[in-house]
Amino acid sequence: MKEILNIQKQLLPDLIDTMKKRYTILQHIMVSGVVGRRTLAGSLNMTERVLRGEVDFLKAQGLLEIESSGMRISDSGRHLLESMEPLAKELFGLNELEERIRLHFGLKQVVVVPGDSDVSSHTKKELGRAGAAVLRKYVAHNEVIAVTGGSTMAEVAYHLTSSTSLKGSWFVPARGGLGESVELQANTIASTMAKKTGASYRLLHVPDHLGEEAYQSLMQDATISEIIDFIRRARIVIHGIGEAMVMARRRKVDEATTASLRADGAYAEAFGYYFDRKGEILHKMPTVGLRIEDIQQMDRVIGVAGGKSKGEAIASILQFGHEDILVTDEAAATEIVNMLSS
Amino acid sequence: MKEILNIQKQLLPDLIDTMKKRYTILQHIMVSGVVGRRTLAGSLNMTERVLRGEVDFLKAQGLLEIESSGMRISDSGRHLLESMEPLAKELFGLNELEERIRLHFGLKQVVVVPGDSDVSSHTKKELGRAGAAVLRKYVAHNEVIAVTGGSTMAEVAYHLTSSTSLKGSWFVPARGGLGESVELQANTIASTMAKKTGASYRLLHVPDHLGEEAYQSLMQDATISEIIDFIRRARIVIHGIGEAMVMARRRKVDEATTASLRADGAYAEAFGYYFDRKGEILHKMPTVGLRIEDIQQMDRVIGVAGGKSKGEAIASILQFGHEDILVTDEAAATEIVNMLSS
DNA sequence: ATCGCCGGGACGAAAAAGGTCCATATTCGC
DNA sequence: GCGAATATGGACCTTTTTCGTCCCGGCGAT
Repeated sequence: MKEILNIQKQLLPDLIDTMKKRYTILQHIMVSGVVGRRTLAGSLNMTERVLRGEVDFLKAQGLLEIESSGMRISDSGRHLLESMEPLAKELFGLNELEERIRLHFGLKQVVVVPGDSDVSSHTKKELGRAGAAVLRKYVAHNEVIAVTGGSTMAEVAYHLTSSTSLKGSWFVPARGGLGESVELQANTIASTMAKKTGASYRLLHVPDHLGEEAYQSLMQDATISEIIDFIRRARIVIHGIGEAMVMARRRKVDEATTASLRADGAYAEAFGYYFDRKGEILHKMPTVGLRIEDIQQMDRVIGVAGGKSKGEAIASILQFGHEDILVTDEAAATEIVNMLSS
Repeated sequence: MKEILNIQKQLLPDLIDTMKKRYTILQHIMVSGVVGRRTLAGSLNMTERVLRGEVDFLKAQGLLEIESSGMRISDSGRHLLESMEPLAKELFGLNELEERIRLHFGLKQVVVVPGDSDVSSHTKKELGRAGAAVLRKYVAHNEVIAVTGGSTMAEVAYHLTSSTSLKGSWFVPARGGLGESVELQANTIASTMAKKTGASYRLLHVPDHLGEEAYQSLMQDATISEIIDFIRRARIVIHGIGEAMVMARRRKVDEATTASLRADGAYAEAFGYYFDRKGEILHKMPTVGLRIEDIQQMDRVIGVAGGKSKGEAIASILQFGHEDILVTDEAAATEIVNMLSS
């Protein structure tokens, strides 16, 4: 069954939505007994008109009966609801995950794709696709879009396609070099995204492993500070989320810092900051670009990450409290929800 | 799987169509390798614009890739097609039945609902619903609609609903009393249909079991002949189909006639006429109303019947050659198709 | 008798879908 | 190397559908 649903979700995503909508309506009518159009519209958060359309349809299908006193479910309708129960559970499963996470952390939107990115590369691709779709949805015209590095963001970049809504945009790295390998660096991702969408990009070339004073002088440089100002004009950022220790290792963070991170209980990493399980910042990578206060003042912070192993890290970033949209997968979402209830 | 599809069909009837359409497109692209929009539109019998909409959608879903040299299926697309194979078989099964019957008998439309009316009352209801939908589709405004009796037609009547397209219509019995029980008589059905839809009706009260001369004098009667003229104004008729012997028994046809019917190899009955397997008329019930030449000149003759046992009877009526639309069920359709190939 | 809620009709605004044509890029055959 | 053929993507207009909004008459409870 899940199989069929996944197929259909790919082949007709919006029909699944209307299926859910109609199921919800029918169920509401069943539990309400006899109910009027306006009342029902109110309790379902729909306008009267669209509900009316749906009701007309359900009536034509013989799933409900309409009398002058209101509408009532028919026998076929009741029968349909019964036989649909397992299907509905499946249908709303992910939705429920999304809603629980969204409400708990007060997010604008949560998108959960089925599967586990740790296990299946297909899920990771799905995650990228969903991330790309979300970005396309929330971006305004001719905006500056800050992006971070990482394999997930690379996947997002891969799934972006040329579209008018992104044509005039500027992709920029959220922060400078963070010790990633070239193909996963924010610079690379930003330029890939720009090329994929037909947008423009500007890069921030900051060498890794510089001393403190070298950084200070870099910051003084006119072209560097100009691009940093440009980056800070971004009102939207899309970023990956990593497990703190994994990231520290991958980025070859020095022994002492790694030990301190471990001691302090670092859970997560995002845009070069390390967070503990409560979402408090423990450490900041030595580079330039968006500061934490810039992130906090963003309109739309989009986090994209999945895989069961990243569940805790994602939860930690959500605790930080400045995310607006989360794109994740079923495994991570389940993990997060489990943490909430325990 | 079939279960799920049937559920979904109730909640979104065009889901199947859309799914089939997109599947077909994707499959065509796969077998074509790289193909252009116009070429594809041609071979799929779609307008370019509609195909373009679908292709844009499939691209957004990441199921195909578009290059300036044409479109090609993506890995996800290929994977989707593979995993859809059993589903597609299911999807197109009924359609194939419909098409084969439609083409063989040169009909306007064939509708096959899943199941077997002999076995499942739910299928019979489905048949009624489908019949009602077909009637609503083909009826013009303010028309005279001739109907026959029978349990299937009763089911159709039950599933008709009030709709503007039927408001001004007149329902009339195709022929007078045919010896059915009251609730299955054409008169009853016609009035039920009218009441259900908010249309009008006129009835033809002809007593059963009258002698020949009594009929002749009835025909002379002004009110009777007036209503018969009214009935003959019908350009659309919807009727059931019965097995000859079953109908003869139910209508208590006299011994001699029954024997003669059996001797002549009567297979089917419809609107009071009995047909042999080649669709030749063997016998005519003694009543008034539509004559066979009226039927032959109809614009839209809609036959509704299902159940494995009726397969042969339906085929016989189709041989008669004056049906335009057939509504049946899977069991009967399979039976008919088997007869064709043997 | 009145009030509140019911379904349903009507109508215009807005959005989506569809038909048609054209500009530009790429490929293939010569 | 070059032109013909075919590709996509953009643009524009018409048609159709959807949606918001308001109103009417009916019915039942108060």
